[in-house]
Amino acid sequence: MEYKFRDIEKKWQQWWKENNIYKVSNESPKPKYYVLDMFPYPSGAGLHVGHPLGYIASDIYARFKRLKGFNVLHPMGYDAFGLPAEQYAIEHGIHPAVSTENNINNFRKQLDNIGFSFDWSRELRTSDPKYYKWTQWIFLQLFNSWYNRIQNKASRIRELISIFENEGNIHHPVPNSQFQLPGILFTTHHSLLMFTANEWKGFEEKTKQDILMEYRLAYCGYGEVNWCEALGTVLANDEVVNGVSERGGYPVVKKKLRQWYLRITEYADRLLQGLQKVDFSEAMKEMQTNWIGKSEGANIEFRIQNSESRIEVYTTRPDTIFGVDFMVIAPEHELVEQITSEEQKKAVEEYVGYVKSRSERERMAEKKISGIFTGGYCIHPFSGKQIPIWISEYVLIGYGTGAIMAVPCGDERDHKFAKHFGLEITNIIGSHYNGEEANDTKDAILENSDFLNGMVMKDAIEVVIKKIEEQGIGERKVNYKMRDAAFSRQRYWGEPFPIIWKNGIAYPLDEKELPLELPHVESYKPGPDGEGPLANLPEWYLIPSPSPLAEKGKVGTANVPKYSVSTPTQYEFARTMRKEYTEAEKKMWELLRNNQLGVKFRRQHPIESYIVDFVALQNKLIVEIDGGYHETEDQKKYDEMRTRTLKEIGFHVIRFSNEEVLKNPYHIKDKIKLELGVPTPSPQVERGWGVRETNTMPGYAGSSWYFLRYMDSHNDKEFCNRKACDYWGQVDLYIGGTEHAVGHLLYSRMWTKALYDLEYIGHDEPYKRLVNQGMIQGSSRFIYRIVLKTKEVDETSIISRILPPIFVTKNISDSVSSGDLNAVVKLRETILDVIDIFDTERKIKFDFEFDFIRIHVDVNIVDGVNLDMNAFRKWRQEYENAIFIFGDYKIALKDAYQGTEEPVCEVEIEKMSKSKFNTVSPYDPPIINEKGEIIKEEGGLVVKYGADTFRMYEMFLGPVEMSKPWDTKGIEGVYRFLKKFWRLFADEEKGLIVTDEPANNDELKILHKTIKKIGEDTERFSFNTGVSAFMIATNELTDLKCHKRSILEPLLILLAPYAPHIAEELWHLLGHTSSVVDANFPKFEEKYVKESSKTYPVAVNGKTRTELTIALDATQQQVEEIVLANDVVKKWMDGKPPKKVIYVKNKMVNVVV
RNA sequence: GCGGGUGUGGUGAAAUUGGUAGACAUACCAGACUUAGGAUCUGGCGCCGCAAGGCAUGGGGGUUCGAGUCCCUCCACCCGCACCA
Repeated sequence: MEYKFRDIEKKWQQWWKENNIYKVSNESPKPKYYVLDMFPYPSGAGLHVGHPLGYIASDIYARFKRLKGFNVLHPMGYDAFGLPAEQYAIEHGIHPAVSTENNINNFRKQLDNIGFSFDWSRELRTSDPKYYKWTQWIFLQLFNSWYNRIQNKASRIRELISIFENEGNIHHPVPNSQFQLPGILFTTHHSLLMFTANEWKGFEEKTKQDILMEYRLAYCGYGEVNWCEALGTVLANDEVVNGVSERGGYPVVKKKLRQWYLRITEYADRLLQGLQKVDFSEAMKEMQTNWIGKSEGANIEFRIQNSESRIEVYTTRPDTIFGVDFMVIAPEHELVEQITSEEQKKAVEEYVGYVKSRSERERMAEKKISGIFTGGYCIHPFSGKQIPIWISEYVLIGYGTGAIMAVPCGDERDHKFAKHFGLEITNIIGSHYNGEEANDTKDAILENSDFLNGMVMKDAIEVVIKKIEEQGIGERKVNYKMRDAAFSRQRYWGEPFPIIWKNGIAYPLDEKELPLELPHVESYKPGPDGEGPLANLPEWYLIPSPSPLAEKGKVGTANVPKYSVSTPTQYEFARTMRKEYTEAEKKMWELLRNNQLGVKFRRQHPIESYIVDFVALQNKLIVEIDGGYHETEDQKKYDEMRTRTLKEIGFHVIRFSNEEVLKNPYHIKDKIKLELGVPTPSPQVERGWGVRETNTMPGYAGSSWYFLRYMDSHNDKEFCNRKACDYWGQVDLYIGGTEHAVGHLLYSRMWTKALYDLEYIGHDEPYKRLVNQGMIQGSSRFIYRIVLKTKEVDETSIISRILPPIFVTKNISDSVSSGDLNAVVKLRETILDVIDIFDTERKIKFDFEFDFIRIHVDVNIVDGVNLDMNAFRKWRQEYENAIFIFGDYKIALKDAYQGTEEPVCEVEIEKMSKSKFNTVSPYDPPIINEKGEIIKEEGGLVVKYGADTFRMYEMFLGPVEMSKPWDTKGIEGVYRFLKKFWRLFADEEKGLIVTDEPANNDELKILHKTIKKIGEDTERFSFNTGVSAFMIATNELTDLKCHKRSILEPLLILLAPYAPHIAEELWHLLGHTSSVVDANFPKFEEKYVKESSKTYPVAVNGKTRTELTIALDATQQQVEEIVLANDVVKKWMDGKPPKKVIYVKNKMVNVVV
């Protein structure tokens, strides 16, 4: 009876499936245990050996827990929305839904062959409308919620409205103004809007909604993105290199776009506190803590000289207030323009332009100090000193207030800045500052600090904060480095937002209208002005009005109202008017022409009986400039009438005065943008109809709550039934890569807390224990191709026609490239030999030069470092007749090489990726054509060695948490082990050889030692040492020729989580009829492993010199006697008396002389 | 620049609490059984040395009877990033 792994594995995989062995019920008397893997993005490249690492670990653990008597939930699904599918669609025209489906099917086939215990009946896909219905639903819950800072939890927005109606916002000020919607309410960056109950009641609906938006947990605001005009898309930071796009090298600029955000900052403190009650690695907790970046300090206002404006800075060190030598504000700071003096204007503008062209990544990595003086000054609040104001890219607009007070003696960056620009450095810390580098101590006694002189810095912090609060020039402030999470993407393949815009107000869809399905598109090209592809679908995003259905979000056919056409005379008149410009009109036209706002404007255009100044016909927006004469009563009346008429035919009119346009054209532009709803090129605002949000949600939307859906994945009434959720509760064990340390893990923790606050679930931390698996890197192989060149172009082409491709090994290429003359001559001669073979007609009769190209060789046709030449020739058509020159300039021709030596490939560790040909696949499904014929046999490690060997080898490779390069070599060892294990049970000739003889002490000792070891190692995720323990036990039992059931059966159960197929087979051979996963984990009994003595290492002066076996219950005195009497010990003591004998029971003995 | 991680034989690694460094494998070497070996089994295998012994856990320093493990410092590599005041 042989170990036929392939038959065994297929048989039991089938049996498990047919008997629903891994189906889990939501009701059980057993304690629950929830084991979760970070679900995969189903990429087109399929599964490589890196993917299953975490899944195998979690599968072993899940099976282990099941054996230990738990009801184990171990589900799997797909994170199926994402950019690659969309990119693929753009390139190949295949709908993301189709390619995603294909990829999922492929993944599933690959996963199934590894023998996981997933409960596939609970499978989910984030791109499935049945799933994202609830993603949208949760979004709406967040949209309809705000964070009550007094109760420290989220609550419903309707509560907030009633609070406003009763008391205004006196107790609940606007939470943060970082991403406010531009508008009249917020005139300066940090001013807080306060209103009374009566004022609230008097606000227009739009104003009310704008205010509520400032509170919602999911809200709309404006944020900067990397905008690439040429590609028409938004780029991620790492797609921008040196200010240009990585693809194509087009210029990239910062651009403000309307974006959705999640107000995760409101949860900063709870996300921090929550870390104390979860079992994450310290490194992980530290990363999250640093990301949240809580700091305590103060906001302080500095008055600008000759102005009413103030600059507000945030500092963690208010105690250094008298060390302020200059101010630095972010280049994007709104006061830049105002502060800048006439002389500095040009330089400042240049610098701001330079910063705008730089990605955040570059600004971050920049070591060079840069900045520019604005020419403006502010006044020190205590000393009255004049402080120069600079701008520099090292100050970020998004953190704190976007401005800092620079204290060069105490802050390294400020110090470098001051040195670089030759600025004054005031020393307030005496000898703690050496003039060379800043010192950020808090222990110095303050000098040059007025009322703080003589005080220790730590203590001065409080004193200063009190003082600034008394004087009303600042306040204590807790700050977080974490910012609100951008929650919209200008893409197609994601969840649509269940939002309809109307009059600039975001209206949520009704729950009953979910899911709002992603419409089919023909083109995946970006929409106008940085919008996603959905903005190309007016029939989808336009919702006709005044149908009451509009607000409820029912989609209708686009029904664009026509306006009446003007007469030819009016066109003629308009044409003449176009020739004349006022200053203001000229300025405005500069702003609007050439689609600058993503919208085509016309100037002096006839509409009905009027000629309007500027109009965007598509968007039905009219912009008018009013000259001085508009002040008269008659004119005003006329203007009103005109506006009313235009409105009646569906146009929206905004008016600006001449002065407004001339004074602040950019402000005007923003206003127009707002009306246009930029980036939505929405024909929306104030036009009486609604428009759908055309952004989609980001990749992390679906993954922020999927762990809840698994508990009740087919529920179409609720996102998750409360009872199911209360039963399963937290994920007990979560496994995945560190790359999600601060993204996914923080977002999903926030969603969980929000759902908890809103009382949908009963726990507020999603994961109890987190284990991070390391990355498996690829080991790439290279060979060098020779490129022969001649001076005559057509002769070069003869070479390529006559000669097959020639390859050499790295050592040859290296010695030739390094100019080793001998090698050059050798290679030349060898090539001439080759030419002689193929060029019998002597067509090539000239001198040639050669070059080398390094190419990746598929690792799967390389044995270790030795290239399989025949496999290589089959690998690619063009290499069919490839020639190799290697070793001592041996030539290997196709079918003619007799030697045993093989070419040696170069090795390099790289990221595992298809394009580097260094991927190793666990299982490649067979390729079958339409007729059902197999074109290519199934392949991969599972086919070659079996799933059990593969699983155990992945675990044996090293600690799960550690990154390591993949190397298939060692897999033989694990395969040998399994065969050896099999031979304990069965013999090739005799079949099953298990006996019912009673076990002896030696055998019982081996068994129980192993039970203990496997139990402990599995529990602490040390699977590599676990596998080693199995090997040791198997080796020892083989040596003892033990084939006893009482030993082997428990051992088999121990092995079942690691190698489920072989365990199931042997389990059934032993006569069982139910699955081995339902067996009980064997009980460890101390008595079988108890020892009465131990062999101690005995050291003299810390150096081990001998070993002595001493009874475990020996006293210190007995030990000393035995040890000191030993000859070896005596020898090393060299006749000196012992100073001390250190005896640690069960460890060692050390004699000190 | 900031944050996190890693560094031990030819290779993957082990050493769980400061207590025999290198378990278990792999590669390699020698051998057995074989028509054969990609089967199986036995022995060897950190480095230097004939040996006695010495040296060894990225480098240097420290604490300790004793350090891969703790502390300081430097170096190299990998991962992440939003220059975090």
